[in-house]
Amino acid sequence: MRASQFLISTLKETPTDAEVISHQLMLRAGMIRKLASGLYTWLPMGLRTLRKVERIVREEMEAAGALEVLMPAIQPAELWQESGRWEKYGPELLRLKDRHDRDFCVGPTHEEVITDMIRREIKSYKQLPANFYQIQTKFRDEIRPRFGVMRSREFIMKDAYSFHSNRESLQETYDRMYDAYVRIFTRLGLDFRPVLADNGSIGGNSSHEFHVLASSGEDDIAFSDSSSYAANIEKAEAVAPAGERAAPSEELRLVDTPNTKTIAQLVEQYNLPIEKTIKTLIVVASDEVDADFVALLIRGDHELNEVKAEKLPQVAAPLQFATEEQFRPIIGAGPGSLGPINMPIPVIIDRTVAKMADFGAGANIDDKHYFGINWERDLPLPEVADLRNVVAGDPSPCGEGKLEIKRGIEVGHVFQLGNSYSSAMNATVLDENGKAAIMEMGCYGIGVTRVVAASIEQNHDENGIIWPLALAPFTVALVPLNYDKSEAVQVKSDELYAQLQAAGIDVLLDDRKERPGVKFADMELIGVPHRVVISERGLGNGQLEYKGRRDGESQDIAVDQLVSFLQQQLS
RNA sequence: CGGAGUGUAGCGCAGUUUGGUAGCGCAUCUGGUUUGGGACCAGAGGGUCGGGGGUUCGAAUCCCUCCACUCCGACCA
Repeated sequence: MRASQFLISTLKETPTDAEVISHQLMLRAGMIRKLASGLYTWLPMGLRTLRKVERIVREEMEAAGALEVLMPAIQPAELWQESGRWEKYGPELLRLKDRHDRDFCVGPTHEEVITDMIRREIKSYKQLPANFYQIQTKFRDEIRPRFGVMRSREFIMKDAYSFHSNRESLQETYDRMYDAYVRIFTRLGLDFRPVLADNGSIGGNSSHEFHVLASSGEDDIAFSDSSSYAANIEKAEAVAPAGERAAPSEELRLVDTPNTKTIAQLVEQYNLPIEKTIKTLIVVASDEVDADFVALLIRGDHELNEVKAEKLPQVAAPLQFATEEQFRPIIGAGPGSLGPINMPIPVIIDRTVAKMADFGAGANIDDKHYFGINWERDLPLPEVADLRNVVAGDPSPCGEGKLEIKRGIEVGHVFQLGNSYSSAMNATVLDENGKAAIMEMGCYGIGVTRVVAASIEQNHDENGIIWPLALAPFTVALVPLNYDKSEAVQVKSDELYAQLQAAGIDVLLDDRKERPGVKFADMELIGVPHRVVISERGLGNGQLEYKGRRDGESQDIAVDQLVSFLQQQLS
C-alpha cells in the first residue's frame, strides 16, 4: 500500500474523553472514530488489524472442526420468549418493532437462533456432535459504555455453539475449544490466562474465561502464587482460616454505641481491630425459607460476594438487599445496629466469621452493640458458608500457595450450557432407541474488537502502538526521504516496494510529501513493527537503514539483502 | 437511574465571574524557503459559541428548559 493512497488520520493531541491508553492510541493512530456513545467506525487502518484477528480466529475454529454460519443481527421476540429470556433480560436488550408492530431485538448473543436452527436441521444422534460459529456484530445496550472498543455497545464477537447427545461428548468439544482458544490468544501475542469462571444462573458443569492481564481490566482475577490456579473473583473460593477458633477470653457485654453506624466508626470510636468486627447484611429470602429475609454475616473488612450469596438455597435470586422499612418491623433495629444475637431471621455466616472469637457486632437494638461475642458460648454457631470475596494473601483453594489479585480484560469465554436452552426450546434428536433426546450444548465466545484494544494495552510505549507481527496493519514501513525530489530514492523505493509485495509482505510505502520527522512519528504511532529508511546518502553506499519498532538503535542493511533480511525477521 | 462535570472551528483550549463586532495553538488550503525526528515566512478558508425559549438597546456571557458527551456509583446470560 502506498501511504499517499491510504487514509493515515493520525492525531498529535489526545482527545480528552479517551481515558485508557488503548482508546487514546486507537484514536490517535486513526484506527477508529466515535459515532455516538459506544458506537465506533473502524477506519481503514483499524480494519486491517481487525481482519487479521478474524483470520486467526477463523483458521483455528476451522482447525477445531467448527463450521462457519452467519445469523441475523435482528432476532424475532418469539425465540426469546420461548427461552424465557425476553422477560429475564433487562434493558441491556435493545428491543424494537417492525412496521407490522411485531417485536424484535438486536442480538446481544445467539443461543436462541442457533438452537432454533439446529432443531430444524439436525434430526439424528448420528449427526452429533456439531459445532457452528460466526463472526458477527452484537449489540448490548450497556448502561455505561467506556474505554472505546473495550466496552462498547456494538461490537464484533466470534460466537460458537456446540451440540451433543451426551455430557462426555460436550466435555470433549469443550476441551478442544479450550485448546483452540489457547492457540488463538497465543498466536495473537497476548499475555493471557484461562481462569475458572462462574456459570451464572444457567448452571452447567464448567466455564472458563480467558483474560488478558492489564491494569485497565474490569475484572478481578485471583491467582495462586505457587500453582496454576486462577479464578475470577466471582468464583474464587474463600477457604476457612487454618486452625481452631480461639477460646473466649472476654466477657459478653452490651455497650451503648450512639452515632456508630459503620464499621469504620466502630473501629475508630471503640478501638476495636477491624478483624474483630462483623458486618450484617439483610437480603430477601427464597421460598425455601420460612422467613421473608436472611441475615448474612461477614468480617468487617471483607466484601460480600453476591454471586456466592445468590447461589445459597435460602437466598432469593436475583440477590436483593432488604430495605430498612422492610426489616425494621421484624428485627427492631436499623442498619448499623444489626448482629447475630437475638436475630429473629435465619443467619448464615462466612467461614472466616465462624473462626472468630471475642468479636463485636450490633445488638439488634438501635445504638447498642455487643462486644466480646463468642460462638457456642453466647449463641449457637449458625449455618456456615463461603460468602465473601477472596482478598490478596488468602490461602489458595487449590491448597498450594497464597492468592494474589490482578486485573484482567475478558477476551474469551468457554461455557458448558448443558440443556438449559435445548430443553426450553425443545431441541431434540432421535437417539439409538428412536426416542427424542434433548441435546447438550456448549457456547464459546471471543470479543474480536476487544482483543484489538487488549493487545494495545499490553503493547505500547510513549511513541505509540507496538503491534505484534500477527496484528500489525502493515508489517514493514518503507520510509523514503525526499521521495518527490530524489530520483534515485524514488526509483529504488518503488523497486523495493514491488519486491516486498511480490514476497507477500504487508508493506506500506510512505510516499507522502512529508518531512522525515512526521513520517517517523506516524509509523511509530501506528505501530508498524519494521521500518526501512531509504535515503540518498545511504544509497550512495549501497545501504538502507533498518529499525525494529522495539529497537533502540537502527542498523545498516545492504540494499540487495533487504528482502531476505526482512523475510528472516518475519519468520 | 442517583451524584459530579463538560459542550466555543476537524483536534486541544481561552473568553462566561463583571453582557458591548468570537480568539489562540495544532490541523487544512495557497505561495515561497526548507528537507534525517511532528519545519519556517507570508497569506487564506473554516463558527447558527449543543438546541429552544426568555431578560436586555445588545447574550458565548444572565435566567428557564431540553439534548449530547464524560467521570463516579448502582446494573450486567
